Amino acid sequence: MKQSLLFTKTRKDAPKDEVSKNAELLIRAGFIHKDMAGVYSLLPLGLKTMNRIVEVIRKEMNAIGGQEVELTALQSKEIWEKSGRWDDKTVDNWFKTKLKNDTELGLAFTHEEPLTKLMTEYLRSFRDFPVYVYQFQTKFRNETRAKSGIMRGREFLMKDLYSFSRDEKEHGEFYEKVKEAYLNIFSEVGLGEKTFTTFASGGSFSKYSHEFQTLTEAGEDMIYVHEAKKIAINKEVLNDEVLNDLGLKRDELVEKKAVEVGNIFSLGTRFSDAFDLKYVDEKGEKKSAVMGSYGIGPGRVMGTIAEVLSDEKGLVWPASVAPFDMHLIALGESATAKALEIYTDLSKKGVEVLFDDRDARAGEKFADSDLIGIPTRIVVSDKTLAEESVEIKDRKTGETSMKKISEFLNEN
RNA sequence: CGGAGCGUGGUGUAACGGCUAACAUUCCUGUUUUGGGAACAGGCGACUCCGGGUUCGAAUCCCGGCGCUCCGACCA
Repeated sequence: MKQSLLFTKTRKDAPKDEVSKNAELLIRAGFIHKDMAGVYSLLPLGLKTMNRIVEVIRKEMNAIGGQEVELTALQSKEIWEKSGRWDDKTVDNWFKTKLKNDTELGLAFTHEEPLTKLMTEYLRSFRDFPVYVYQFQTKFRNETRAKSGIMRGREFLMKDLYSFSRDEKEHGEFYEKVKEAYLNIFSEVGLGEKTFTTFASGGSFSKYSHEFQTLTEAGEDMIYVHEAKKIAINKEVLNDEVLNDLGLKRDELVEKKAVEVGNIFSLGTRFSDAFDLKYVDEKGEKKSAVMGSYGIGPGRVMGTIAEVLSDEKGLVWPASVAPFDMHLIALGESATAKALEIYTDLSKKGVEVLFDDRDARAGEKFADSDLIGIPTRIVVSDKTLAEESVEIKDRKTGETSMKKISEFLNEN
């Protein structure tokens, strides 16, 4: 894309009502726009990045047998009463609304209920199992306090996967597969080193659930990290029993602040019982499906990347999720003409290039480029053209090299 | 939901209760410039969040609302 056509502009100052680093950088670079507290619109660069993150997650979900759907955000009161989660006393973050005829509706904050109900129409026999269903869907949560930029919003995209298994054993095996898939995802988006599988409260059907916690001061959870084993314990459940279960000693653990970028949960038969999701087994007996739910917030992942990987000059995107592969910067008129040829060539080959064809000075272009954080910067100027070359700079390491244009185009 | 702070051009800031609300930046015009947010000149842009009140006079003081941020509680 030609940068001259990009309607967003970078800014030197963030609005003063943004204190969190993620929102400050993402707003300054033109990725997001704040509409209300906890409600952000995605601008072209932000949407491209979000889509890349979604694609990484989708690939992993498909690899473990997930089938993608998209359920509705509008929910009828009846089904949530069945599971006992309609009452505001039980779930205090509902957004509720009404039809013209006064029928009450809710905006979904999760989808166990509607999906379980939906699956009762399709799952009858043990032969129909197991089934893994996931979606990328906008969730609404009426948070009493939105905070930390896009890290805790009231409207946000969520990837939620639900598993339907025949029994605990089958469920347990899939649960482990999801754990692996999640670790793949977080390492692929550049958060691997700082993300820890964390033991957290499991609810009534299993002792523990697992959170994926990324170390950052911007987080709101306190976890106890075992660096060597690459696991952690959420402060909420830290006690002697847990330490004993995991074979850890208290003094091996280090207290750290972290943000929960993912969470996986065994649900047992809580929802299948509520909605009578039963199947007939080999012996003709009726059994309740065993369920699990598995969430990742792509927006929170984006915010976490902004928090964790950025530097004093701006954002630093890993190649896997960057809005563009390359930032092509032309300095001067003749260089712009040559850069256009390079841009056209790369685009034909499917390389995603942001081409800074603006009539602006070098300093401004470099500053913008650093702020936006595309992994590779290609500079074309009279200086490089004198050697029939381009300059290649790595955003993360700052390493710079020159390469002949012909050679560069052959490689990309 | 409890506590604290803050609302002034698009953005960031300034202005003792007193002249035409100032500065920087962004944006527009022109000249000059062209490898790290250039320089000069000119210009556009604000009923000072909304509604009341006090006062000869309110951006400034008081009351109410709305909004935003932070701390805490909450986060199935």
